[in-house]
Amino acid sequence: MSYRRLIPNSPHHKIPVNVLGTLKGIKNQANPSFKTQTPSFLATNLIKSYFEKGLIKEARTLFDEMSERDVVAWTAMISGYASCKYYSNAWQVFFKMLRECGDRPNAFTLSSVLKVCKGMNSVSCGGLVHGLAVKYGLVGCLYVDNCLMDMYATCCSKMDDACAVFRDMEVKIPVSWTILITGYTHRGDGHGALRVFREMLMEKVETSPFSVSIAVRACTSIGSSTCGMQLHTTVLKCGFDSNIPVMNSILDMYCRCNLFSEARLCFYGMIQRDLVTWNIFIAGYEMSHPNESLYIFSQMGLEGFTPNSFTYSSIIAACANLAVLSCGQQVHGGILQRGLEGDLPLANALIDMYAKCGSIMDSCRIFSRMDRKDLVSWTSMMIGYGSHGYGKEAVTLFNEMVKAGIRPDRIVFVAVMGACSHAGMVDEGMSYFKSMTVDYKVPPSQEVYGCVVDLLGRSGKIEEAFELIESMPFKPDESVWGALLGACKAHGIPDLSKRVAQRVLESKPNVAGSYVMLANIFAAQGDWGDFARMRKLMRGTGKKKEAGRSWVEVRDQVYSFVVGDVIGPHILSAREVIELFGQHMQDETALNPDLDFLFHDSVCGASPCCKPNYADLMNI
DNA sequence: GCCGTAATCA
Repeated sequence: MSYRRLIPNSPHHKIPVNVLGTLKGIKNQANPSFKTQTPSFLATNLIKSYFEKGLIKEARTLFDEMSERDVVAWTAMISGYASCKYYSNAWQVFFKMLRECGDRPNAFTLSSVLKVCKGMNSVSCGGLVHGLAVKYGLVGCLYVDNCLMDMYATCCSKMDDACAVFRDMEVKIPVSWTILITGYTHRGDGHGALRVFREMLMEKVETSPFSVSIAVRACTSIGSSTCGMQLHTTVLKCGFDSNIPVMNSILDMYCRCNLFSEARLCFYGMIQRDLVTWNIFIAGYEMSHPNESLYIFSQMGLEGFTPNSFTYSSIIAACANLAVLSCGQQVHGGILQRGLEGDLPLANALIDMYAKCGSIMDSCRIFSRMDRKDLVSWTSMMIGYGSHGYGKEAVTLFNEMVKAGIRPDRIVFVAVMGACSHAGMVDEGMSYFKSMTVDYKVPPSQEVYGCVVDLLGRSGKIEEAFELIESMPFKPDESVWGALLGACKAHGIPDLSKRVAQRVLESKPNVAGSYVMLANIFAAQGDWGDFARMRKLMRGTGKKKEAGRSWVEVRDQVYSFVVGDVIGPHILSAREVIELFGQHMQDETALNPDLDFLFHDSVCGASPCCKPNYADLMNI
């Protein structure tokens, strides 16, 4: 047989161990049928071994050189390709098999092919295979049914079809239930997933660490800590609390539900933790308590864990939230040291961090050195430019992005329009607003409208902004009205302010901030009666506006303060900084005071400085 | 005899 040539002469490898084992085993048992073994049997064994070792071409050559191929050989080829994610090759083989193979596909074949359909995310191919399964009487076979369910649950989330298959199954095993629960969870239907899980418990089907942790994830996705806590007790009852991934999912649930004391109990109660445990804990604190996140990061190092890209992306975000440049630079040093600078999400996080820490040139440098950029990279850079007042640069970047063949989404438009707004580039901003619906067919959201109102408002086109809001295709929310109210306040337009005020109160009567802003507008007009009315209304809601907090970083320390703070050593530092700012502002504006700065935080034309040397940081 | 299913957390 010609394919036998491959075995002794192959330059790449020896005969796979298990084939040798099989041959040896047959010889040792003095199997009388050894000499009459079909070539297909040996070749199929070898095909499987080749795929397991990633020798895809060799498997194909061997298969092509086989003079006779039975259904098992064809199936081995299909499942081999599927295991390497070569789905289109697998599908081609299946199609060829239907034409050329004398045998019918069996249950093994169809379950492999269904996995291929799932991999291709093709419900039309899957439907075809379902038809064949019916034709050949293979529906009802456990593996085929499970694969059909999985294909429907994964491809386009056809959960109804997956449920129909599940309902008709005479025998359901725990795998069948897990497939269904996973399907619901992955399409974001946590309620559906939990319904099935509950049914599974009621039917006394055996649970596994897998099914439980998926159910926990379903709770997390719908933000139900009540269900999450019930599952925590289930985990303890089943003795799954020694399983790290299960406990990680519980920890993640507590963090995402903002139950930090429970999260701490869970974390410190874990006998064993892995890198994922630490990453979940760090990411959990990143948004609401970024300083705590940095502390946990330092503890993680002390316990001998090496951070990976997940760790760094949370830590970089924490530095960005705290706007602590020196810390961010040190973390960047760690990223370079571990050779993770090529990681796309990390590079994106660094762009954002440097921009938020005031070092836009570093954002630019990272952005320009990236080999690969995604939509997030471009958006982060545009947001950075916008917040620094570089409207023209943001516009240029947007055009470059489109030229690079990247399709803008709603968030990019918010970024570029926000940049235009901050830089006072009203016409450019408005042209993007038109272009997004006309040229790019991106429907505007509340956020987009808020952005346009802000754009018009900052340039004094208050009436136009008001008309735009009135013409919105959906009910404007408080962010849109808030943008207009801010503009009214800035430009001191009493009549319109009162009209807008009414709308704000109608749309969000329970937000203390709305009353405070309105009261201030009235105060600015000397309308003390309405001022008092607003303060009284606010007291009536029983809510208080959270004080706006500012912070400065001085000599490696972050100082936080509110208006009117008088006590504490940090106030002294804050005052020093404010005096410094005052001096800078005087120097900049002494000759040409620019009153536009009241409305735009534009710094166009100023050249950004900075540039820490990362080579030095490598040695930290 | 050789071929087949789900799979948790950042």
